[in-house]
Amino acid sequence: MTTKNATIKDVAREAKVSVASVSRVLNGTGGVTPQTQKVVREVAARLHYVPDSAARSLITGRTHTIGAVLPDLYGEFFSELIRGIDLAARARGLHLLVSSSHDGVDDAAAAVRAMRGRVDGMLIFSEYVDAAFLDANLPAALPAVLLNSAVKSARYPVLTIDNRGGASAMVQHLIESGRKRVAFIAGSKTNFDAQQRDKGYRAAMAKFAPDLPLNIVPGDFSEESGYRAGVELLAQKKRPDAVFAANDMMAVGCLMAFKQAGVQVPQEIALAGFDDILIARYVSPSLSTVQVRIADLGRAALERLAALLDPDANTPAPAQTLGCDIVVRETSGGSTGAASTRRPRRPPK
Amino acid sequence: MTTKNATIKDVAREAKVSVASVSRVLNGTGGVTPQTQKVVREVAARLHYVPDSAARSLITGRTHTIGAVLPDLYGEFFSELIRGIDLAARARGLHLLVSSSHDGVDDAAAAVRAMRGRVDGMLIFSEYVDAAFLDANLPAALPAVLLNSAVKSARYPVLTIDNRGGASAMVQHLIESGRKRVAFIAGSKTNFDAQQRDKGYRAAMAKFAPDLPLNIVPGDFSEESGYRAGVELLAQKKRPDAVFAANDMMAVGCLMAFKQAGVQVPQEIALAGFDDILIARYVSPSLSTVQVRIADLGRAALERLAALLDPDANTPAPAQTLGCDIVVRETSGGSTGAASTRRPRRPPK
DNA sequence: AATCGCCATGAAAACGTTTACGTTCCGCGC
DNA sequence: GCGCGGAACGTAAACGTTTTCATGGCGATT
Repeated sequence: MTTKNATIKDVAREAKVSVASVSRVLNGTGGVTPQTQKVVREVAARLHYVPDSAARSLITGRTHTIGAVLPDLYGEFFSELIRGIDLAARARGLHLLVSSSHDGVDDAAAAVRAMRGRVDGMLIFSEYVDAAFLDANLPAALPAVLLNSAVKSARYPVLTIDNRGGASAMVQHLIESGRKRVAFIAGSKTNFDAQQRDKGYRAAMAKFAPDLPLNIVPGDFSEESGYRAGVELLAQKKRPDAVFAANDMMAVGCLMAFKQAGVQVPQEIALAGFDDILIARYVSPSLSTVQVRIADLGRAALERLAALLDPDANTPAPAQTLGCDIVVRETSGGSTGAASTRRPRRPPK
Repeated sequence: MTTKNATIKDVAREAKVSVASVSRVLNGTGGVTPQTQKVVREVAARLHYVPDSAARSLITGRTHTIGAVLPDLYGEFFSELIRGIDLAARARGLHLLVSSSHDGVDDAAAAVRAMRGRVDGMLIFSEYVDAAFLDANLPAALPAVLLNSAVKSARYPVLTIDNRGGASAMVQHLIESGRKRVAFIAGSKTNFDAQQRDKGYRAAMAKFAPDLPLNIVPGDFSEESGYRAGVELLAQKKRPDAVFAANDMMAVGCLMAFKQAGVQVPQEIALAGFDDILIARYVSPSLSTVQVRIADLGRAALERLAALLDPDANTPAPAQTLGCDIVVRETSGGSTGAASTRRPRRPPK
């Protein structure tokens, strides 16, 4: 074994054929005698020949790599998302170039631009993207799929979680289990998910409890903001008998506030969150929540992109909106200690 | 804007210079008149010229990309690790090609081989790697850094968490706070971290409680195995007054067993885990544990690799072993409800 | 028996860079 | 006034593939 890697020429020389034949054999393009194929394969294996991907990319214009631009996501979400993407990518023989943790438009723009020419397509998950951003930073010809974005673009497919339906279903569940005064702890104003969940709450209230007033207190997805919201809710003249937080961390914070005030959950006030993070199962009482299958979102996004990459392959385009499941645990359950129930929901349309 | 991307030739033509000059200007190699530079830069900007990375890689032999091969890691760990790596990589202008979620030697081998030629160096985190694996799958010339591996290799640097020291310090803490009979719930036999934590337990017991017997029950890092271990420990004739689990999930499972049996924590039995996962803070009583700074591990690994990549740059090689901190919470604390205390520890050597 | 056409194969161009080497030009020292 | 050196710049080779096109051989059809 020398220090230099074997090239296609070395293989051709050893196998006493031309480089063209070697290329044909290794790529499965037809037109080569079985016995020639055999010889070439043997020599290639003997020399540990691996095609140089740079040279190949140079001429084919394809990198077999897709880029994922992600924000500095919350841990569990992030890892599940990458996991789903990676799994689907590997199944298709695609490589995954990631760039995570940016806050700020410029940061995100730099990340997108840096991937130019290195990837065949992109998965973009960022609250900073809009139509202008994409026009400015994406090469016109580069396929891309947007995740959880408010952008409505004809050029780029957008995949979202059914935040609205999930939130709506949770409110419905709370009302149907006898709660009347359902309050909502909102998430960050600028966050797309937060906005959708807010809409879901409003829609469900309008539909299932049209004569009851809305009760929305602000939050920012942090545990602290949930705690503050809990305190605020307890101070209200007519306390709610159910609280729905726009994410689990706020629900946990709210729960702490209730515990500290000696308020019984779920006897006096029911509580529910959104995301089904791992903690939800372990706080006591355990937290009812809306489960989002994040890995599925990643997988679906990659498959959508793959469909864009080669339109020939009749890859069916997966659904644009991913459903959420309601997970009923102790904080909204009838009987404490009951096993959690999951209620599958299908996305609309 | 045409459909085709501008090449260096286009820039050269427009700027009325040769491609060589364009290359020189854009790469900062000297030998070009300031005014020529100005013209070239202007034209390049106007045409939105971006050098083709494939062509560049082909001739320079460098990709400015590093590959990370990771196992199907536990969520929080995984995301923190990638985050650390990504941050450090971006600071150095390196791209990050990830391949996660594999179980099995063949799977890992395929992942490593698939990156051949696409990366300048590799970060490998897999319990399947050993010297033979590396010889078989890694090109001889490719720099690589191993994470949390038992491999002792002269060719590849290995970075580890100070599992042993962390475990030892936790046992010391338990003993110093008055516990006598400290039991240990072990992790998977084949796992490197588990082995090291086991050694730490034994070492600390030998040092701080030499006349007390060891008490080790098996586990496999899962919550269920922690629960079973808890039940087993309660059934012992002489119950331990402290239990140290090799990771947090098992500690949580054990805590559930204790709660269910009506055993008071920490009054009757103290409890501690390892990892400081998010849940540790939220179970009640909150869990004392050993915190590992995973993002730092990722960062250090990348910096080590970067140092290998260009030995000229006097990048100081970071420490081989990353320290852990002891986090004292309620399950091992004196007073319930006290704020958590963190005790920084420096790694040995 | 001659021609046609197909099939396996080879030669060479092309992809977009970097870089070694040549060339030109200018200023300076003799 | 001549040569010399160095700076600025251009030419062309090289990187390792894929792919188009040409070529030769051979069997089948007339």
